[in-house]
Amino acid sequence: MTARSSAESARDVPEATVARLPVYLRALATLADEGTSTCSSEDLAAAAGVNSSKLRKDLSYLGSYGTRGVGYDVDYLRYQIAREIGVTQDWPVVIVGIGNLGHALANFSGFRSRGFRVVALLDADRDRHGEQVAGVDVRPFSDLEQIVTEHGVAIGVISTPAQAAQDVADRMVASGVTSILNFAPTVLQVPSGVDVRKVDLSIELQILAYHVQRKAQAEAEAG
Amino acid sequence: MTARSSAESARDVPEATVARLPVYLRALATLADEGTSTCSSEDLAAAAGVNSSKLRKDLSYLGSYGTRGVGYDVDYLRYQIAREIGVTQDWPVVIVGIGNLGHALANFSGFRSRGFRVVALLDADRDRHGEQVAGVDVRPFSDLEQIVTEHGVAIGVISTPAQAAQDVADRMVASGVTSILNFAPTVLQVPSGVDVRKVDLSIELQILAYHVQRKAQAEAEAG
DNA sequence: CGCATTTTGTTCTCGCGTTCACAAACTCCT
DNA sequence: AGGAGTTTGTGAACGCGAGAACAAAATGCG
Ligand SMILES: NC(=O)c1ccc[n+]([C@@H]2O[C@H](COP(=O)([O-])OP(=O)(O)OC[C@H]3O[C@@H](n4cnc5c(N)ncnc54)[C@H](O)[C@@H]3O)[C@@H](O)[C@H]2O)c1
Ligand SMILES: NC(=O)c1ccc[n+]([C@@H]2O[C@H](COP(=O)([O-])OP(=O)(O)OC[C@H]3O[C@@H](n4cnc5c(N)ncnc54)[C@H](O)[C@@H]3O)[C@@H](O)[C@H]2O)c1
Repeated sequence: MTARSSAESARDVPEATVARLPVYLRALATLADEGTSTCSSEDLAAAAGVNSSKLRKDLSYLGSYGTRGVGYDVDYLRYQIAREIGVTQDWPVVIVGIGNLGHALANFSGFRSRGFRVVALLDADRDRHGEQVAGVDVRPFSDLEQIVTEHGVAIGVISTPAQAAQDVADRMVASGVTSILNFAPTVLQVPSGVDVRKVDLSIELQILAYHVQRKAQAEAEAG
Repeated sequence: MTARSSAESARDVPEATVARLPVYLRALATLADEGTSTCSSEDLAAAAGVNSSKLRKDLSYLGSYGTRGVGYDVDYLRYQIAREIGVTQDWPVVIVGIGNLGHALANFSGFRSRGFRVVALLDADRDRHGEQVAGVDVRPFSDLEQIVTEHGVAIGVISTPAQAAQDVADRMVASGVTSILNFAPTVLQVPSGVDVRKVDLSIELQILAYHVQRKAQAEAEAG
């Protein structure tokens, strides 16, 4: 009998499911915008681009929020998923490295609407300091620790060149950041307990290129 | 006895392996830059952030390019992986939607160095036409088909708003594009045979948020 | 009220991917 | 040359996730 006090939602949601919950959330938002108030697992699965069986199993990890013979209430399910993910309130986020990509990220309006709030933009380049991007000042990288503690920032975004990324990550972790989204093409070393997710454009393109090549080869051999 | 003529590299590389090959390629490039000419699976695995056992198995799908008791020749392995992925020559790429993100992508120098070449930047907004980004003209979206056929473009990048993405994808497919990298937060419907990969910042952040919340809850319950 | 219909939640099976463990192969030293 | 030490490539075990299939629950109609 371990410390499992408030068993509102069953813990241990599989990682693959966690990765799909945001997709369901987005699909539900779209349905809601279209004026749909109820949907079946088939409808939602189609909107999310997954198999309906998989969708139902995913949702079953959160609880039993549908009605048999009827389907799911869009708003209710939306809230339940948002609560499970933890985006019923806004998360403060810092972005480090305000170059080409950093500017685009700072200007990205989808942040706010999806549960995140950019509290600071940091860059090592003095020439960038004082500039405003989307209403937020670009400040020195050395302000990191102060900002993180002040706002209770848990999530940091790295959009610096690759050679700076590890150092930025180290300082983020030292300041109290526990989750990092890394756009720099580098493998970050972080202590256990810190989460890193990476987005790498080149990798995505190379994966696509592999499949294009494979299809071309298959055709050549068949032809 | 099917049409398996040139069995240079064993086909049927698992998808999970394909997704890691670009990471190995990048790690090898870093090692080469540092002057390393030979490395063990342990070294390379550390640089790529994976288990050495997994690395060896991944490489074994491509062939037997190492030497027991010695390790891998960095340049040789690099070439073999590049060949398997198909990035020994450059792939022409078009980017559609030259807003905040599109500009950042167009300015991204990593494209060229990793096997890709931006042959066109397209946007529906007349005000953007004629602008040059990283030496490439922004042209009307209607030029898509001509450009795709002219350059033999197989890979397209979508960085338009979500509501335009499906239309852009449809036109890309109609023009002959077979692989799409989608930055718009939408599920694209494409015919079978067309590959879509998506990059969604909000989803990545929400996954991170889930884990932050989970850690916080675990601490609260334990404390 | 009972029955047909719809749709969820769950069980079961299968396949893929990860990891361990070890034999095979190579080098180096004596 | 032979043996000790390394390191690769792979066979086998295991665990997780995907998908099919079905029982349970709700609705609506006669
Ligand atoms: N631009 C893209 O579309 C794109 C795509 C994929 C990946 N990336 C990657 O994202 C990263 C950023 O790309 P970019 O095009 O914006 O580059 P950039 O050179 O335009 O911007 C990098 C910014 O980081 C700042 N910086 C450098 N070192 C720093 C440090 N130690 N601390 C804080 N700030 C620092 C620089 O002053 C600069 O403003 C790169 O690693 C790049 O490979 C970019
Ligand atoms: N900016 C970011 O960091 C970021 C991050 C994640 C996702 N995204 C997504 O990427 C997409 C682009 O974001 P953005 O900030 O660059 O938006 P943006 O509005 O700055 O740019 C969109 C561009 O697409 C063009 N466009 C619109 N409809 C078109 C059509 N039918 N054909 C061709 N071009 C068309 C517009 O003229 C505009 O130039 C959005 O879907 C956004 O949600 C952006």
